[in-house]
Amino acid sequence: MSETTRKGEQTRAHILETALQLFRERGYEDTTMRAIAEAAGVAVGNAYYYFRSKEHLIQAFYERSHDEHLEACRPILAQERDLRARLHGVLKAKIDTSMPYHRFAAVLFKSAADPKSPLNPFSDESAALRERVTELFAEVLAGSRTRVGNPQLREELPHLLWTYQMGIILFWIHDESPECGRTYRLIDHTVKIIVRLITLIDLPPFRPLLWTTLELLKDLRSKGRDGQSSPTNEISGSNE
Amino acid sequence: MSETTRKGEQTRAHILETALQLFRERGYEDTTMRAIAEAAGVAVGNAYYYFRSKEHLIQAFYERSHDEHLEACRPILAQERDLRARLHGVLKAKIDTSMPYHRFAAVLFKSAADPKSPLNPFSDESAALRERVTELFAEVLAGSRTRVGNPQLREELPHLLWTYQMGIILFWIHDESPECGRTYRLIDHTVKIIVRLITLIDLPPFRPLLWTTLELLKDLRSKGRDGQSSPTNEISGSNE
DNA sequence: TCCTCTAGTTGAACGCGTTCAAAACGAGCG
DNA sequence: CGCTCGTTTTGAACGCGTTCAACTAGAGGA
Repeated sequence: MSETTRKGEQTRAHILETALQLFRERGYEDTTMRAIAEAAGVAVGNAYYYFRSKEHLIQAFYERSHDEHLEACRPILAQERDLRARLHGVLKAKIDTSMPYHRFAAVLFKSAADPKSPLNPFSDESAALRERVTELFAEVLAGSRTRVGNPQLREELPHLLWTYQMGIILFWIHDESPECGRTYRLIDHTVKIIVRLITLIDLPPFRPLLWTTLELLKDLRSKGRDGQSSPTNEISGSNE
Repeated sequence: MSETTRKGEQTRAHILETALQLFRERGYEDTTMRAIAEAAGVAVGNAYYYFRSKEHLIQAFYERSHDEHLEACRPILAQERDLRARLHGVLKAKIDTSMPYHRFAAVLFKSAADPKSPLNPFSDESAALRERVTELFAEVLAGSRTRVGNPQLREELPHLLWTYQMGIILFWIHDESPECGRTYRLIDHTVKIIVRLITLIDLPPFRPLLWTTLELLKDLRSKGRDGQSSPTNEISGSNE
């Protein structure tokens, strides 16, 4: 099995390599499965033996992209102790490393919004990768000198930062400004706000807000069926 | 021209009607253009004479959906003066009226994230509708007794609320909880926060934050090429 | 009445992603 | 060497969205 598997792994890697190169060169839509197969020197059916669909090739790209991101983050995470600098460095690195794929990253998020797609970040197939990315943000927090007091918030923050990064990427995909300057400025600004929020939110005046918000998040993220059969009509001509 | 045009408009409407019905019944992906054409009693090519692509049928749906939303909002907007109740009513109405299309709404946002798609909310083809939706939120604000002091913020708020609604819809698409209870709870909670923010943000302690944020928004939304060649590295080991 | 010209309509044909029955390969065994 | 059985590979075929050259309908002018 070991020898056989090795051969298979080789073919698989070769097809993926060829596909990503073609994606970078011509974009996703203009790269056909036939072209990938031909360039890789295999039959179309063979590509489907290793990748369930054209979209699954992107899923593979997604994982490699995260690895590159981790690599690029390493120096900042090792040296820097300031939370703002850490978070900023990590997000900047994300955009920097993604830049060569700006053209074809579109598709990446196209299917990402489709609940039925395997690329959808909430799908089971993406769960493993999502976990890894969340871990990165956990490390951003853990390695900083800023301590998050509230344990519930501490637990929730990595997930929230993951969501934040998704938002930044979504913006970046639509960003046509020179060298995506707008995206970088958005990062500059929002990182400041977020770090300020993290340090302020646990202070007494904001406690009730934080508490109810954490409750909501807990409810929203519990995949298990319902949370509570809450009223949605309680609001109407309230504080008259 | 008038008579001829009438005939055309009739066919167009009939095709759209047929398509939307099939979408509701079988979902988007499982409804083929051939099936639409057959059900409408025309040739496939004829459908393409009126709608440039299958996706453009969704764009048409999008517009109709907004009309229904406006209709559903009317009573609340006419009677209610409390901002929180108005905003809550409008968002609840959006989900309520969209509910029959929950299954197929997925596709709606699938292509929405693709910059090249006509469905992308930032595309020129969507500009008219985006404008109309933004106007709705302008009315939500204008008709409430809450006055937004800062004129820049007042101008920006409808756009921000539009973005907010997009976020809610995105969540709703992925929401599989019974009767989408999670989405309604999310609305309940976030509306409260947003209204509180609107009233607090213009107070002295938050002024600098508001000002820089408004500057950023102005920059981000100016479609004209660049805004400023800002540094993105100013952050690093800052407040040591 | 017939001609003309535009709006409307047709359906075969194209290239795409994807499927699948069948073939080829290759390690282990007698 | 020949046989077996699971892994790997093949490519014709399917159904889809989309295109386009050709056709029809019908209003208006001569």
